[in-house]
Amino acid sequence: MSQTIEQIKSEFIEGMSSMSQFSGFPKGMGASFAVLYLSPNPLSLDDLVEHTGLTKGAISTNVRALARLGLVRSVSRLADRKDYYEAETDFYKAIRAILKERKNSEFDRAVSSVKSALAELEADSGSGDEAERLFLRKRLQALQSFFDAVDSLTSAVTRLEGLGLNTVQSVLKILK
Amino acid sequence: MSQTIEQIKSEFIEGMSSMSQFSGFPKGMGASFAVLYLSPNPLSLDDLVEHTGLTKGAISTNVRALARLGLVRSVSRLADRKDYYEAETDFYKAIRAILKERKNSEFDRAVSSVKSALAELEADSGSGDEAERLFLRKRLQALQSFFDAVDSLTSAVTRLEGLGLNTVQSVLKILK
DNA sequence: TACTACATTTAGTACGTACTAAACGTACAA
DNA sequence: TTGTACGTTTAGTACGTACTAAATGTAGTA
Repeated sequence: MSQTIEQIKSEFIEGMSSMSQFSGFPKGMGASFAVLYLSPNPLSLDDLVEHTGLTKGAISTNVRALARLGLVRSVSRLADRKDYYEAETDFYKAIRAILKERKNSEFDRAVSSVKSALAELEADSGSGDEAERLFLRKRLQALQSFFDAVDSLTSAVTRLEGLGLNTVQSVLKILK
Repeated sequence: MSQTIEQIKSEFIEGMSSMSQFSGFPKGMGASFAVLYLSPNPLSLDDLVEHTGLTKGAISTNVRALARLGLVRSVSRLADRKDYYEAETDFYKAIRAILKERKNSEFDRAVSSVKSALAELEADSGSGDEAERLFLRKRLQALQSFFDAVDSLTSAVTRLEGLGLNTVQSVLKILK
């Protein structure tokens, strides 16, 4: 195997590690995905250990996380006890999965807390400073409508089956 | 000032803190922004210290970070040495600023590393396993076109001056 | 000049978390 | 049954980072 190809590979793996870390995921997750993405055939945990330099335990948890996100699929081979994994190559599919995952996250809880705050504000409309109450209402409503827009966007994306380049391109036309 | 209004405020502050943390920013950044966002008038660092419970040092760095992202503006009052700050209320504007900021980040460096990997791959086309070289090219090209789509999207957004609800809504129509 | 009221920066600390090493569980094989 | 080849879980560690407390600017004021 050529020297430069190995170089290119390991640069890519490092790049995906940084990217993963930057996005809030473990570095090892990015590295594992990168290795799988550059492999023509499914790899075992031991293969990943070899190519990433991480421990089997770390690989195990990272790959499981990737699988939960839909970025990696497990492939079982008959008459082979090992689990093999391959990378998802349809990124739009993967993005949808990640967005879906995040729906139940801390982020969404915060968003819905704004909604409930507004509801409470309307509820006991008698007490407290009336001017401040009005101001708060306005601010919270503005924030909520922003959140709603973001929410509609992401949930629209997750609902899509056939999101692909053509969809993205028509969106780009509007933004142009 | 009513008890329940104070409650609503502090719940909101806590929610924004969690949200901030989840998005990869310090909790204190979210808290500072939340306090400013709920205040009818600009606040000093000492005001923020009082309302968040953090130290002045922490507040200082957090507010500066918020200002760099365009989520907060400093307001100087004549004949007053204190700096005052107010929250940006146009979130679409803020989003654009954040996206712009991220253009020079680790994320983008990783993206461009894919591009250069492809270039290198084409360059020394003589050496190494030909089948693997072809496979790598295909995979890297697929990844790059995905990154390009994302990149066009975000840079289109940052270029927009008048991005608002109407734009978002027409995008939503397509995704529908 | 020295003083005051700020903001910023720095040294140190506490905490979360991704990792390693090793114990454990589990299923197939002899 | 024991042995073996896996994957997973756990206890401990190392590291990054957001914070506190305190020192250090810095610009107005007497």
